[in-house]
Amino acid sequence: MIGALLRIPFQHVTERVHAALDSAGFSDISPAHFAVFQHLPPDGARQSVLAERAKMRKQSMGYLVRHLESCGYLERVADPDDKRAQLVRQTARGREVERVARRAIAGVEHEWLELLGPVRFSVFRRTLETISAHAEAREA
Amino acid sequence: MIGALLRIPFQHVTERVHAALDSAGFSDISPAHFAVFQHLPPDGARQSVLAERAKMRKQSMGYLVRHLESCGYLERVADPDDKRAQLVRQTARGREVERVARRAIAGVEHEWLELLGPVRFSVFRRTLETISAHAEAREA
DNA sequence: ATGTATAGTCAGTCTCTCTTACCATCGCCA
DNA sequence: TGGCGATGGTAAGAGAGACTGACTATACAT
Repeated sequence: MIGALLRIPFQHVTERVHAALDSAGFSDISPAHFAVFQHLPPDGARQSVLAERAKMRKQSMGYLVRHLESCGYLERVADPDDKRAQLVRQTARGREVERVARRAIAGVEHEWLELLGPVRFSVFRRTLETISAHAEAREA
Repeated sequence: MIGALLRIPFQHVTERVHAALDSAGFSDISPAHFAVFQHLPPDGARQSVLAERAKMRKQSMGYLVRHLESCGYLERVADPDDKRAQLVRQTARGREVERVARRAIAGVEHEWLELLGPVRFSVFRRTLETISAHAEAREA
């Protein structure tokens, strides 16, 4: 079953990152918040754009951003181009979160590289890119 | 980011199956219920075993099973070996759900086969199996 | 100038998972 | 064989995280 075969590694990565954040002291961040960091460019973005990229309602994204802001990971600044809008940006603490998450992901990837060997690993990664692009294109 | 690369295809499969069930008239089944069908052998299983396999509490599995039972997809029969226990089994309607789900999955797999070609597809599948096994072993 | 679209919030609901507490039964072993 | 810890399942309640609908303020096009 291809569904479970995709789910197991995905959940594994999620849990590894979550555990790494937890041991680094960022215990107020849950997997749901990954959607925010994942779609947030370094120079910030509007909440509605984040919501669209994460395929959720702006209210739901607002709920996640509000939490991360209250914990000091994000800040909202007024958008100079549009008085209705705000830009969501990482704080220094938020960038630290990203560093820890990246390190955890790199750890998993390193394990898989050892497991598969470099050729099979890079083929796997490129295949995932192909399939992801196909899946995203099909929905649009 | 390997996390998103795994998430996108996984969610795609999930949504395709969900949509297929919905158009086949099984609109009272949500992705959360997939965990039940996924771990339910043809001859049935105990709720606690299902919960363990799905990595959730027995109360949560009970919540899902109760819903599927009330919709006529599952039935509970007394376990002859243990008066505390019940066996959860599919009804005819439940087996019909499985058929529809399998067909939807086969459709996605067929698309990916066309996209990748047979060799790359089967390498991809085997790599997923390797990684899944590794991830599951690491947790245990 | 006016109407429509967009950014964001507020309030309420629903689903799904968790925890704690409990009952009934099982199986072991002193 | 009688008690006792382990196990199968339920009950009740809490909380996270998603949704919808209604609202305000601003932007933009006609």
